[in-house]
Amino acid sequence: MADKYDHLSLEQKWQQFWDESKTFKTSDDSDKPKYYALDMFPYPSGAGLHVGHPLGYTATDIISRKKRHEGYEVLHPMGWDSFGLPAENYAIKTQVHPEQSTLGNIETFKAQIKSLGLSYDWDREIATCLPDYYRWTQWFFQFLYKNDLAYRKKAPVNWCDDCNTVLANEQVVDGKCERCKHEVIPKKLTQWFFRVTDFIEDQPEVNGLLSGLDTIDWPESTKSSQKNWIGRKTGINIEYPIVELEGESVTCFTTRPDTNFGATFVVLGPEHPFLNDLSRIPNADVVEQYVIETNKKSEKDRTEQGTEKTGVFTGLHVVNRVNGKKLPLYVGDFVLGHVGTGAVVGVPGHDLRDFQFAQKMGIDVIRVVVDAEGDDSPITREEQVQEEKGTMVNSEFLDGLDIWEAKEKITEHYVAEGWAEEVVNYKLRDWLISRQRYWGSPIPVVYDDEGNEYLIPDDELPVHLPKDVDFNPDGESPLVNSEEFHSAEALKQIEEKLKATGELSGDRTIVRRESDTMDTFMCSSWYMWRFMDPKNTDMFCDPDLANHWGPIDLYVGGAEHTVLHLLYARFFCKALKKHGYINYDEPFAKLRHQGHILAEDGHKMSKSLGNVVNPDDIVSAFGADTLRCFEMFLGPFDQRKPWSTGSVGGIRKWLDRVYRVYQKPMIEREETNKCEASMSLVHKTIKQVTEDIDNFKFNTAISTLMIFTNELTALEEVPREALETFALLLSPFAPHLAEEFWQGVLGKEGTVAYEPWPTYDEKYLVEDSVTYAVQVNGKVRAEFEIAADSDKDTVLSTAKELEKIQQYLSEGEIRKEIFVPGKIVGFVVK
RNA sequence: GCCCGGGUGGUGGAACUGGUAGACACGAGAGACUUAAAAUCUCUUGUCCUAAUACGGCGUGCGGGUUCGAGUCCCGCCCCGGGCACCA
Repeated sequence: MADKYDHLSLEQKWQQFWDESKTFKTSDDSDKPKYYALDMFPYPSGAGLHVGHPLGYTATDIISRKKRHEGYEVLHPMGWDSFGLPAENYAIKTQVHPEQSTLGNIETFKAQIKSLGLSYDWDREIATCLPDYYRWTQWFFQFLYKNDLAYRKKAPVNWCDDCNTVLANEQVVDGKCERCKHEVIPKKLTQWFFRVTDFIEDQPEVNGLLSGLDTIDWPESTKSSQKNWIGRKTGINIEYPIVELEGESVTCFTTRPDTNFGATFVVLGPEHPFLNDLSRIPNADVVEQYVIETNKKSEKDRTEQGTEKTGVFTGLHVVNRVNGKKLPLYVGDFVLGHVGTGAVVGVPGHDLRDFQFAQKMGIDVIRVVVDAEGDDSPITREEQVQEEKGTMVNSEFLDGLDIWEAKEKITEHYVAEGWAEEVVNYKLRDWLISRQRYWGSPIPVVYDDEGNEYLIPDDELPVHLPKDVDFNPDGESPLVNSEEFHSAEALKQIEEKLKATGELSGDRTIVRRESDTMDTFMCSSWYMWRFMDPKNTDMFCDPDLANHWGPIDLYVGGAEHTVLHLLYARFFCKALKKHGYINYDEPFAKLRHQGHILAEDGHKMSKSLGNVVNPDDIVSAFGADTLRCFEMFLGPFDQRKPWSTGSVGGIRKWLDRVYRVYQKPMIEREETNKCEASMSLVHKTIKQVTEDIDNFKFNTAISTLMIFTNELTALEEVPREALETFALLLSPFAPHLAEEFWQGVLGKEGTVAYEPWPTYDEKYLVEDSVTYAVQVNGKVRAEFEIAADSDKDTVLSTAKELEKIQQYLSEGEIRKEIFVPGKIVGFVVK
């Protein structure tokens, strides 16, 4: 080993060694138990790696390396989520083809990631923008289509005028495009959807998206976000017959039927199907005008809290069957077409929105609930609108009941009379996957002269993304104008094949391809299976391998994917399970998120603030081992924490001290009886570090290693056993140094990566003597040391004899004695 | 408003199922080595009182409570981060 710790040459040497000897190549048919540790694969942006990436990657690397030491066959791959808008936007700006910039970015990312000494099996590298990958993305589309989980529908969708594409609901944040922050506008378009909603509830053999959450080890916050997003609500659909129109009715969803005696109006959302035929509506003119006005508004404009209620009277009435009361029927844009039934029963006394609407329209307000404070006066102010608790009044057979009892009773009544049915509603809607953009996988579908859709035959896949396109967006997919893409020859060939199989009847012709591309979240919904079998040319992944490696034992990535990627990937997994491809219905058994690393000033790192730290600079100045340890030592893994360049130096100083420990004279094994005392420390360290890694407490694992280092630094000569153990414990955190010590100092051959993880022996953990704290009336007044095996009586009497304790005891009488073995002796004196 | 997290020295953070709060670092201060600096090593470092590193008091967002004993448990608040939200 060199005299000086030169991280540059040392790390380069070992990275080359790992590469050349394929140290981390994973075998599919090993006898060892399997462990699959996966990072959320990065989007290779032009900006390169930032310090947030190594945080997650180091954590999975530490776990992977420890699992190898523990005898597991570890699958630990890396790849590139390389389709997506930024490359395309870059192309629009610079006219550099997305393929060129993306492949270049991948090279940069790969070199940066490799410099961190992460133990990936690079033979399994994948990139979603390459045809041998997206061929299977297209297969998944067809798989879902064949199983009625993909469909085409004309529907109001979210359109971003800046990105020139539709967006999934999940990509709309506060009514704005998640990416460019432009306001999203509604557009009615025919688009492709996946039936994510099919899997909300359990199916035979497949746990639903809701109950499945109870079977996996995920952060509570993430589970709760998914539950919120799915938004399951139970309530009833009440039918209100229309007085003026025989046989017609309006159905309203409500979670609060208990207040129904207080209903004074009903409101239809402007998109309600009843409004399609205006001829039946007395006030058709105003209604039509109102609907037209509404269509000009974005959903954000309509739904922003505090927006003044608007609406128009239809001239019709409905009847509330519990009391025979006639209720006026309105149209109002605070009622949304896609929520519940798109129609709402108005109970202004006990719903704030309904109250505001009633005030505006001059509709009666009836009190049907009195809360604990007993205010039973007429409701005239917003503060009086009691929504949450109370006792029923003015409600006939419900009077006197608590609202929860009333809810139950009236539901039974409604259902028994056949006026309503109990229903479950969800916020989650099907996933819109069409995108009018270029840099994504084409949708493998063609259309005939009548507009009917056909899957492209298997042997025609992949549908290659054409190169001859104009990226400049004009509202249609750039693929529309590609000659290469729409070659008549290719379409003819597909037509013949479809006719041969009988799918296409003889008198039809295939006239065009689907020219939208798929949402890039499609690519990342199944990549974890491709890593299990990356070179397979017959299938997306061999089912035996999918069952061997899956589910993923550990998945690590940012918390920003709580609803998008993580929900879609679960949907794919459930579809595969249902249709017999795999034998598990949750893809990620254990999930952890890394906390955001903020800039030193506590702000977000951003180019505009000029506070971005580039990991490359840290690697070249201090070394990858230092960066790895530093990021792990910063604080709890999942918490946000600020960067601190000063502390990076502190970590490097620690590793320098470690290096010096390995330069001290070594006591060989046969002499180790000389150092029995240090064995206790060795074994305590093993226990602590092992448990801390398992619990994702990397910061305390490192402080334990620091304590160990401090102890060894104090020794003149260091026992070989301590150095061997330390090298192993260090290897997940600082693998380059560990390899160097293993060969260069300890004289071993080959890599340390597969050496057995050290185990601790309980007998060394037992101390000969322990320190007791003595409390009098709960306050610590003294401490003393005593043999660890002393019994309770001995410890108590020793404590009582302490001079300081005698003082306190003499102040009164001992009422109680407390004894916590090995820790505390307490006296209660009065 | 509802649902999840979180709040501990100058700073990042430790603290097992209620048992000596502040581990381990950073920063700061003092000293050793050195012609000097860097590097390294040693010591000090929650706060108040104090000559004292004596005896004490106070201290884990705030206010109560349970307990011999509370950062940890219970009740009521405040603040920060994230998710959902005119959701019927």
